[in-house]
Amino acid sequence: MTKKAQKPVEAPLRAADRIRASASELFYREGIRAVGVDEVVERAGVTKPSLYRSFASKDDLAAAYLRDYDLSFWDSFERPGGKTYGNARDHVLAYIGQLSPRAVAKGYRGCGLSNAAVEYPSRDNPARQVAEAHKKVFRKRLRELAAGMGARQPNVLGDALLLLIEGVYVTGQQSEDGPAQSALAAAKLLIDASVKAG
Amino acid sequence: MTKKAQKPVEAPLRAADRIRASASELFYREGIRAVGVDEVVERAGVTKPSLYRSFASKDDLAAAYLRDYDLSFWDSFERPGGKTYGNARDHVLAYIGQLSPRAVAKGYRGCGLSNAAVEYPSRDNPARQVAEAHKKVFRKRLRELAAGMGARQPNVLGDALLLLIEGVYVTGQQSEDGPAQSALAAAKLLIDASVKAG
DNA sequence: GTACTAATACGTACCGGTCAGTAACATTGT
DNA sequence: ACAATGTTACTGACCGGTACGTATTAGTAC
Repeated sequence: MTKKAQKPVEAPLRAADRIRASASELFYREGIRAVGVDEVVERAGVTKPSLYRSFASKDDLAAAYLRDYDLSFWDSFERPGGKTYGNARDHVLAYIGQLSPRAVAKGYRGCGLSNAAVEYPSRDNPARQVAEAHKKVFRKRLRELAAGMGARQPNVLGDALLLLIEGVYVTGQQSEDGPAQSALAAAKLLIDASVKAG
Repeated sequence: MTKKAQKPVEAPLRAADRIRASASELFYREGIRAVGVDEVVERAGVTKPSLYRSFASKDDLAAAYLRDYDLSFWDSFERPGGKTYGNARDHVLAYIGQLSPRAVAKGYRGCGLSNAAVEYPSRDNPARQVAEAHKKVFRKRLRELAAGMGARQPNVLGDALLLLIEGVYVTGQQSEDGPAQSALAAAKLLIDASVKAG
């Protein structure tokens, strides 16, 4: 038994990774501006110089957090509930179907990317740039799925679904039992009205 | 001509009012956390002690800003484009119709109340409390209007419209020419699908 | 009107704390 | 040895908030 074989089993967990994990949790739950770098490193069990060896600045760390968020978002969006969907309508409805109950639950904090864009209105902020890029791709993907549903105006349906989903993100963190509970019904209404012959 | 007659004509503009105006502009444009009290008083042309004579804390000032915002919101929501509407469908569509082009324009910053709820996730924050209370009333109002349209499920339609509108607020500040441009078409689709006999 | 008083409205200067970020050096494991 | 991390201590800027002095004004007595 060599040592090398054990390495992937017991992760050494580098400081940079611990910081990423700590930052992700804190930035998401409390917001980026609300969390200081001291809090991040304390929770990560590392020290501040370690942070600045891996990240140029807090803004840079925030951007890294959002890039991680983007990755895990696409995981959950493309395989909602762990399943894959060939049918575009089923796919979108499955995503909204698993999102909606989470959004009306207690500690829900919405979309980290949308939240970051609210926190940083200035276009040249690195974190915001990640958020903007993500949202552009998300919009494109939803329009694509809308086309796959056979919508008469796929761009309108795609945008409508995006507005609905963003509405779920933001209202979900405003109150429990909020309007997000109607998101699935609203999406069905929207899709069926867009696909039907008119 | 007595002095008393001139007083209401030429407003002296008290420090507290100048601070409210300054805070409203800065908090809305840049976010509450991003703006320091020094910046608020500097722009107001007053000094810091004047702020703390009228407001107990920055949080208190932020809450006052949101109360002002709430008031002007209802002005614009109940009389979209300066007109009053007897018909609920026309009313809601008129609001979205004037909101949508603003939301796809350059410096749009969404809803100050929703933004504040994103900035302050903690429930006991005074600013967030104003935002939460507002959103509760807004939801109720939209459900009421949905009922006025004769929707089969007025609560679902009201919630759906709220999700749509909140989606406009948040995506409008993520990019120009974003999905908010499809909001009016989406709302019509939603309303018609909800009202039709099924 | 004038003179004194009292309250109101405001400014100057400062406080302690926290923020992001860094320099210099010690320690560890491979 | 060397690469990654910890330790300690520090910086300068900025944060929200305040103690205290000063000007302006209103009211009142004469």
